Amino acid sequence: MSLPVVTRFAPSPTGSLHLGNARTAFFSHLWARKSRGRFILRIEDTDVERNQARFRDELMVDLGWLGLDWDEGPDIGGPSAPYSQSERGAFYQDLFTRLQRSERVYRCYCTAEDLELSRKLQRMAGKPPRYAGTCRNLSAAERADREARGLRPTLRFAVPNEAVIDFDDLVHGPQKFAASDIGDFIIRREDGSAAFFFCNAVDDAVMGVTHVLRGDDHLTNTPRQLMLLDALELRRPGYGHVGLLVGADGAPLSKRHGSTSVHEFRERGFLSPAVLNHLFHLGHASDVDRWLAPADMPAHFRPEHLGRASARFDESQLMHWQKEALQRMSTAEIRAWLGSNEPPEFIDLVRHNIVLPADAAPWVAVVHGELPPLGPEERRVVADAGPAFFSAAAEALDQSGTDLKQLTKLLKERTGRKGADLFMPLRVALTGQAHGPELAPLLLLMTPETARLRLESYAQNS
RNA sequence: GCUCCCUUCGUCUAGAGGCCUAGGACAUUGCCCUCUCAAGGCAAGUACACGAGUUCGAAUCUCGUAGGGAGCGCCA
Repeated sequence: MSLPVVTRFAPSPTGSLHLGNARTAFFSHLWARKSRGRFILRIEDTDVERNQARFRDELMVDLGWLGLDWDEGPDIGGPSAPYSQSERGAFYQDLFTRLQRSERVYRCYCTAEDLELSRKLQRMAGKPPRYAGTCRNLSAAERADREARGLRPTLRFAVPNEAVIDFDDLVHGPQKFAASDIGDFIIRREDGSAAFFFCNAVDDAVMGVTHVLRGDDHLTNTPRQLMLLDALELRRPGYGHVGLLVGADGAPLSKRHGSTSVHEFRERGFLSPAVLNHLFHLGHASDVDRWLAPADMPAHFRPEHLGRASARFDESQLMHWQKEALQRMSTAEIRAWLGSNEPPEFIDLVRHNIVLPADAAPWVAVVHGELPPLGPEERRVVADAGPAFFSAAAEALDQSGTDLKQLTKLLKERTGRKGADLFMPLRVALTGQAHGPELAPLLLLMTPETARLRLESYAQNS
């Protein structure tokens, strides 16, 4: 077993937990659990405009539902508290001061409009849109002048010109970037708050995170964070960039792909072990491809087999794990999952015909309720049998009651039909569908009156 | 525009020069079982993006090409 690994999940509470984020959180969690290390939850709520307490709470509920428990976090504290970045301002200020003393940063008085214009111009000239360095070498007098005009500065990191930053990506392997391709970037906003590149990197280092797992989209941002950490003489965590989770068409997962948030899948009745089993195989190759109980997953997690390419989300595979999950549930558990008042016999009967809770409704209707209109296949079966068959069936039912064995015995004698020719019309008339659970127990759950009415509705009009 | 990343069956993936006439899982199709569906069993089809090169030998190494994606934000 490897050395203890400290991982984290650092979401910003600006929306509900996305399946892709849930997956990175899951991988991080697995890695920590595999090595008997720690998993940290840190809330990155530095963007006051977009953050909502509601999302923060939802996030924790969703994580909890998935079974991703954290050892340190905003709700339970820990050695590196606080775990919400909105509460870490004083700590960041100290580090800003340190950087200012070492002259690795400078104040930038450019306004957002200035910068946007500059970027536009550069783009038009076919150049990479980078900070022009306007404020990098301001004299004391120039600075005083701008302060006097009431301009509030941001703090920029002065990227060393000739440096080359290399690091070993946990999933991509060796990476090398030229600092000359990177513009000076903002680490403290005009309002004094810490920007992402800064607080994200610094918190990981200072909280003892050893392995940062995140989406591919951060790969080219990593050198910035590394320079920052080096300037501060903070320990560099290992960074691993996993391929993004995308929709069936290969485009980034979005609303038009259907459900994309953990919350939505839960609402539709997906079970968390099913979601976990599916996520376990998306962009990750385990040594097993059969069902795993969540508790057994860490042992089969292979960080060295995390995918570099993006992975497409395919709901049919989730469905498969959902069926597997269902198979492993007790009658009582399924009953609770369905929120059903039906007796256990009913649950046992229909459970194999249900993948999502919505699938139960037709079978409830079969036992007590109205049958929907027949489909094409069902109409054909009824027509093939003919009205005389159903007349005979209704009569036979008077003698047999809801005992299917008796009923079919009598009907066989009277109509000469047997096998599928005998059972199918009965099934269709009684349940409204050509497919479904065993007919005999289903019939037993109906009242004789219901059964008779259903058979008579296809009989010869008398 | 510049920098970086990615590319094996429909999908998720195995594969780190000969074990690959490319394996597994899901999905699909057929057969068996069966009143039907589900489950289970058996079977089938389908993939190394393309082009050069290195090598006795390449899915695996090198270089190009194409396609997709990301970053270059006072968003994270």
